[in-house]
Amino acid sequence: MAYWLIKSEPDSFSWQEQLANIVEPWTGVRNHQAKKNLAAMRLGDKAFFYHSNTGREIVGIVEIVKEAYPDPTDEMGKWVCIDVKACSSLPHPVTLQQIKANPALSELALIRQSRLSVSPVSDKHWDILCKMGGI
DNA sequence: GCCAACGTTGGC
DNA sequence: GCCAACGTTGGC
Repeated sequence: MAYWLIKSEPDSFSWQEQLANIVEPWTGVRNHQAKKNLAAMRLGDKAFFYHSNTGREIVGIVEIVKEAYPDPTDEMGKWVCIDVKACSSLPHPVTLQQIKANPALSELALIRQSRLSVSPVSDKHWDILCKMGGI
């Protein structure tokens, strides 16, 4: 099983909305590297749900419940999306500040490539972040 | 509101 | 195919 991190601006789609909707299509990704990551996701993979811009913290965990399919919001049919299901909220959201302050997380794609909205997380990093989040 | 990083576009 | 101009993302 692989781990990922997906970003959303809470102003456009927040963790609270994800919790309320339970299953949500993850659409609107328009970046090739992010698309590659979406396509590599498999059923049962887990992903951190990160609030970018306002918030700047990991707030929850979702599970991939549908693998990559054509993004309905893309008229050209060029981009893909997935479906994610809310799994659990982090008892203690992990802030970007905390992540940056931890040398063990310096290789995290979120830090190295701050603009990438869908990025992989290694098993090791996943464990560290879960502990920091109180899970 | 500013700016760095980075992707995209278009002229050559 | 190169590169300058420009737009967008996201942290601060």
